[in-house]
Amino acid sequence: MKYNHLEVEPKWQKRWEEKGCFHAEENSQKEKFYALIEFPYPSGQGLHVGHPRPYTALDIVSRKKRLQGYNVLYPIGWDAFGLPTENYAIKNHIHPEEVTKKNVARFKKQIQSLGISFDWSREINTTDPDYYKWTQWIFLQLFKKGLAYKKEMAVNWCTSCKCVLANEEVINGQCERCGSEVIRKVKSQWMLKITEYADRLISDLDLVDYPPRVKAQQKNWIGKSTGAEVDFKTTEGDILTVYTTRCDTLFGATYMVISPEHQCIEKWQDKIANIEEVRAYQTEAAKKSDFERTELAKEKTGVRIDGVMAINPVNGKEIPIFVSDYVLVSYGTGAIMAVPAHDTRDWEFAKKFNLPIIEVVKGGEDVQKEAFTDCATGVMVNSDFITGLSVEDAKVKMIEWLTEKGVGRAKTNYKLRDWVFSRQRYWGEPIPIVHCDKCGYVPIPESELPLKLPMVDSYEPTDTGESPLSKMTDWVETTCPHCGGKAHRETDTMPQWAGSSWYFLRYMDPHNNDALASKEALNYWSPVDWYNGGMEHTTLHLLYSRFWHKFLYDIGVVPTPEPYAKRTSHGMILGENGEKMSKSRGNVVNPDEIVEQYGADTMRLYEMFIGDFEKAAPWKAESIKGCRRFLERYYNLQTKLIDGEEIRKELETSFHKTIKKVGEDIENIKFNTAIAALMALMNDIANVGNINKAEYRVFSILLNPFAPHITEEVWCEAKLGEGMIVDNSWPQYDESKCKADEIEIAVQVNGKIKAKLMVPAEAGQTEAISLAKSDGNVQKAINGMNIIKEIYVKGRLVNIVVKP
RNA sequence: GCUGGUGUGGUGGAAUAGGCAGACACAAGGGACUUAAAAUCCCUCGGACUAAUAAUCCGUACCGGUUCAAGUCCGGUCACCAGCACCA
Repeated sequence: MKYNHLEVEPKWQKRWEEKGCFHAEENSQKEKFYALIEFPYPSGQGLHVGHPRPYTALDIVSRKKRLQGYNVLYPIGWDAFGLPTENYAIKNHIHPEEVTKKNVARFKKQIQSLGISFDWSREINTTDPDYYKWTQWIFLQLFKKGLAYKKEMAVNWCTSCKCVLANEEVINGQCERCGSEVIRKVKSQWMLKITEYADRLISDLDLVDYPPRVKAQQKNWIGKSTGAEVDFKTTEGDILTVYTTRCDTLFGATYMVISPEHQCIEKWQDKIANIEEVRAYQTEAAKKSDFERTELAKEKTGVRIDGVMAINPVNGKEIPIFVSDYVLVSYGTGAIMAVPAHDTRDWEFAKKFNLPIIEVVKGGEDVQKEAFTDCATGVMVNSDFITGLSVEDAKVKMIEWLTEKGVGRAKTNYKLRDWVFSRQRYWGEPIPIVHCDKCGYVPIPESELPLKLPMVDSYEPTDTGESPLSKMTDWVETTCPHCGGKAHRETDTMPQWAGSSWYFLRYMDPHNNDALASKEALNYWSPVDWYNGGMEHTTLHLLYSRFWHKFLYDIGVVPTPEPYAKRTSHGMILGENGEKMSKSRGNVVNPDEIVEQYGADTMRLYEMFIGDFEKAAPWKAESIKGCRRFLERYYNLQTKLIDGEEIRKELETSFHKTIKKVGEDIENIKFNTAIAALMALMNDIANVGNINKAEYRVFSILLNPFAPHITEEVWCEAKLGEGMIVDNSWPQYDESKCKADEIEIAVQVNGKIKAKLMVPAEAGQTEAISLAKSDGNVQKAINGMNIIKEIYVKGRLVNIVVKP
């Protein structure tokens, strides 16, 4: 029998869609299950074999959950705004909307050829005005709550994209997308106050089931630290405030450092004796990008400010102030107190500038030779009223003292910055705000949403850095919704992250015109039960969408504080050479070819069998055959089909064991071993020589989530049961039948294997050991020795410990 | 440097919670079928010593430890991957 996937697969895909087999039910009494994959960006290159890995994985989960009686929502859509499309449009003089339409059509066709059980009736597209209406609506709510604000600030400017980038999008001083140099530029930007949610974004990680590495990365990114602010008086009579996590070391502060951008330099310019030198240093620092500053900072540089000194509040000592670029203006207060004895960076700097190093924490080596930074074991010395305390106690005491004297306070800081939300590009959601000279920034009325992206002739970014929209005077000039006077529209658009920050909510009720989703739908479907995505999105997308969701929770729109109950991450599929697949490396594999040659089922099976789902794995064209062979053996079982409505005794254990294993492995994202178990069961069946209807039925259902087309075909051809497999239910296993009556155990003497023998599965210690001792090899090994100990692990082994 | 992770045959990878290392595949070799090839089926397949699928020894990056028993636990070292990187 020949299996023709080219004919069979499209047939079933069509039938499923016609019958709406995978459409999530509305108003269902069933228990819900919401599975979510990161919706793709429809790029011009089409799908590569990496895309289907997560889709297939959650497809397996979804299909199994449906068979188990759940009302499953497994949707897909398109995250279609974004720069590559816009750049392509510019280059080829086609409207981005056209480009998007074309790319979506291609992606859709490719994905549908894989037989993923997406609910296509809920397909969404972030560039659809009916969709971005609600993206804009959320922005307006943020604005109304004061969480969206405009700020003049130095931004990351990509010289090639001519566009502002979020800190998160700058990799080693280069644009994440195009790799061009990123420089600093001062611009007025829309910002979102994600920092207001920093604490909850950390603490609510306790509510969700994410892999530890994902949680760790999120915490790391937010970078919470607790410490204190300390006010230093200066000889100018003003105050220089620093942030420190080590206020216990205040007695060891021998100098201060401010960042080159610190405002005090302007304030003190008339008093600074060496102002030229300081200015020159500032200029040097400004020339460097952030990347260079950190990169070149192997050797510390700086300039001492002559003419102004700071006064240490704990002992009244005058200490010098330096300007150095190892202090960042954007973190803490942009100024630090330097304690060279107990901070590595301060120590390096002190050595270079020959500054005093005073030990205030005892427990390390000579602080003149190396900084002692351990907080756990140290004891305070040379520190007046905190001498003798542990570091932790000293911190507490010091904060009390500072607070009492009014020269300091406890303070928490975060590395996380507010989210730069403006983009000076065309292909994004317009920001629904107008600026009126009289009223300032005014939101447009919600009734006017969506604010549609106007058609323009040219999407080229302007050299001034304004959005292409700024050239559209008709669109820009408008009236103020507040006073009716002349006003102009915001011409910046939103970043690509906007549409993807809430898309999972829209799937719950994708065609609603009155709300982003109905209350009923939100209450029924929230939260997402299982969200799978790439590690590359753990710090950006995941954090942004959790932030938006928390905001929506606060204003009563969504019912849960966290959007995703469970998150898993898939490993990348690498090229044959073990490198990341990319066009430039020429190692990209197109799934179309695999589907054509071997069929979607084989492709799915191979992608799941390739290795641990959470780890990267190299693609091996040679290995795919094994999966195809397995499916053919399954298909050809039809020629060995016999009657029988019950699983036969000789296959009972194999079947029950496999039902258990496959079910558990799917839940634990161990698809590779689930498939291995099915292959092993196939081998058991081959040994028996034939298969009966009951057995074939169970095998088909177990295999169905992995290889849905061929199993439906066999089900139908061999008349295994009613309707389609998708109308049936997942088989049950009987725990007592998962183990054979007799099992093989190993017999060791002193931990070395001497024999293997069959014993009753339920054998007790005495029985097993006496059986073990009856073995010839074992007898030889223990003969004439004293038995010290006898160990029996049920169903596993016997170990006899002997001594001469 | 910090955080998280990984290291097992020729290859991809298995191994419950400390209990038979190498499941399941791929490749390779041998055989059957065939005029032949492909496909299919059967056998072998970590290494050493072997006539042997007898026995023995070695073997999960490296060194040491705990244990009747270690890929798994503990201490140290090395390598690689990812993220962060002067965050006071």
